[in-house]
Amino acid sequence: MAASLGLAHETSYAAYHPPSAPASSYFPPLPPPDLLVADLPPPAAATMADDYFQFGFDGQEMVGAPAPACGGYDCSAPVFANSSSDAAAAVGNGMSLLSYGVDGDGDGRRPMSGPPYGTGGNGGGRPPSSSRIGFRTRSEVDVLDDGFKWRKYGKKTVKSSPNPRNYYRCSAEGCGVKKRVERDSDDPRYVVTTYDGVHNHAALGPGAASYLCQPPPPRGATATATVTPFSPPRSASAPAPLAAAPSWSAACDAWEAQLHAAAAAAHSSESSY
DNA sequence: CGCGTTTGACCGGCGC
DNA sequence: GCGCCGGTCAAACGCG
Repeated sequence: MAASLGLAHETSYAAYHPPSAPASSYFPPLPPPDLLVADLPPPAAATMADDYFQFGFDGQEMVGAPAPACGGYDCSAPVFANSSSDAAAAVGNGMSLLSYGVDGDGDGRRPMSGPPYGTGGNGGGRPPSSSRIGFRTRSEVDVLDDGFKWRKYGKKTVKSSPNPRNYYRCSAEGCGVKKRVERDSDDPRYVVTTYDGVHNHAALGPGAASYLCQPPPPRGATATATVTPFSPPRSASAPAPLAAAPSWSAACDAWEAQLHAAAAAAHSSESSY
């Protein structure tokens, strides 16, 4: 796909270099690290907060926040957590998070930029009946090589954005996963990708590495490989200060267990596929 | 010729 | 009930 041509894109995965983990059926895999941009322009301070976005995923929170060490741009793998405190723990263990939010009621509403779900809170719509995850990537190309083969089946200009929205379906036989890709209406440098469904097969192409939980690289390695813990907003009752969070590997295990459980639950609820 | 993309039409849900 | 809107369909088209 286009991204594999080596054009610049700064995804949230920049900090994690996956060795050889199995492909996730839930997330797109990491783009090869050599495609990642090393020289990020310094962000305007004001854009830090603006870069927050909110996406949901069937009752769980998807968390992420700009990693300051990545220039304030998306520099972390999407991370799931059941609560903001889990998110904080993840952050405390070196996972840079992009934002956190939830669309548990599936109404598609979100406070920040990005597309609504389905036919969406703004214009109606239904609660997502399948797992759905969205994330934003700073990229010059619209379609990232995520290791799966997609067939485009529609393109639509939506009212909420001046940029057209493209619709793709997984080409694998019997796989009903869809994704929507559009440029962020607030910042066209960003591509908003929303995956809908769970792949029932392995990823294919060269991009099919996994970005399941990976340890943060040594600090100070390179500009893009340095992860600085980021503190998401926490409520007063939020427990566990970051410093008290469990070790990274423990958090990683828990995270992956959570991920797999969620994927299994989502998959079983989709047995009608 | 096969496969993928394009694009206008159509459909269904939601708000008014 | 009607109109708006997002999502999908499917025929036409382009490319290798």
